[in-house]
Amino acid sequence: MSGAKSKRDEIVETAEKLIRTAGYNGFSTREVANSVGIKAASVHYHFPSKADLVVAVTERYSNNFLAYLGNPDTLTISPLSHYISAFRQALIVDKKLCLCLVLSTESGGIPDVVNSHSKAFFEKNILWLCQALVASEDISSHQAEQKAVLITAALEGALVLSNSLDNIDTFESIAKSLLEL
Amino acid sequence: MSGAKSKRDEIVETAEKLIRTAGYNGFSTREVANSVGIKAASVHYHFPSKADLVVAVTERYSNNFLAYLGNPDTLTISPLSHYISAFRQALIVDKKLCLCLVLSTESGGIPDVVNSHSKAFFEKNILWLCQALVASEDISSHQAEQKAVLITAALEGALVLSNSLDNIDTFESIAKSLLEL
DNA sequence: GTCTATAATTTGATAGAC
DNA sequence: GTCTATCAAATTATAGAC
Repeated sequence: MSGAKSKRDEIVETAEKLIRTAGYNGFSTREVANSVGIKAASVHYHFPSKADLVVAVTERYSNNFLAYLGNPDTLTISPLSHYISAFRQALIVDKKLCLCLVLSTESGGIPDVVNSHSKAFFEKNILWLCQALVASEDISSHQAEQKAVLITAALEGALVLSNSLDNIDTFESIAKSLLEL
Repeated sequence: MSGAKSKRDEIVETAEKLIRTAGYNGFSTREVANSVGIKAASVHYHFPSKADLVVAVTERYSNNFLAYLGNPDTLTISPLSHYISAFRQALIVDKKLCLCLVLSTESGGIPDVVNSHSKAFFEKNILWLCQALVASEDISSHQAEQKAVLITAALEGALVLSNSLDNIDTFESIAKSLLEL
């Protein structure tokens, strides 16, 4: 039942780690190949171009992230706590930044098709939080939208600052501020 | 009186634009050279290595940003409004992201010396806002620190979201939220 | 599906003339 | 300070054997 991890999956997983560490133009198909124990040409069998690979990485990342968030209408805990924990996991468990944060900061140097996927990721995130806020608070949809955008920006920024300052407390301080809003 | 713009200055200025568009690994010394009308070898006369060039870019960017902010103790307008306007300028006038935001998201793929400069930029920003808040509000230094970190994260994140969603309203919505805190 | 081999290009960097 | 010339390495990608 396709329980095992295919080579294709390994390629995507490895590429994600590399991109989240050094960016789109900071990794090569050869690095991915070495890391999963095949040759660079074999990576191109699975993904004709580098852009194809990164699109697959982005789709997988986005699907996993949204799956973690779950259904915004049937949450049992505070939406904000849950949303924060998704970002905390990226920073503390993965020890990496958000994939789409990394990709979107070098948008001028990567294929448009990849940028479209980053944009879609942010839209889905904001929509999720918006829905979750409306479902759990007495709040207008306009207020929810404004709040969702603020929180998403603050958490993406929290990853940047916490990573650059090399201090997890920075992230937690921002998370605390958001919970006190 | 060194009023004219030297070739060296042109190189640094051009490199800044390119990095803020495509990242450290998304630009080349040749591109810079073509843009300022010299050959790649001449860029290496001014800056032996690419890292040397980017360090110069970072120092200039940081100095300009801090100079724009001015003295946090003698502000005549609201520190937050002023701080926000510095980020707004990056997004709307320059039509670019923050240099150190871009560099720090690909930190695993660039020289350590560059990462140190990004870190210093964030530290200086937070310190400035912290000082300005303490000088203008009845607030403890611990509260000011927490607020400064939140605001900086939110504004860096606002640049990312506004750029990716291709919508300046996103930035303005976040700015409004911060002013209403 | 993975390999070897290789093409075509780009890149960071250096040597040395002017 | 800028140039020409050049290098070594890396990169994306393809053709074709196994």
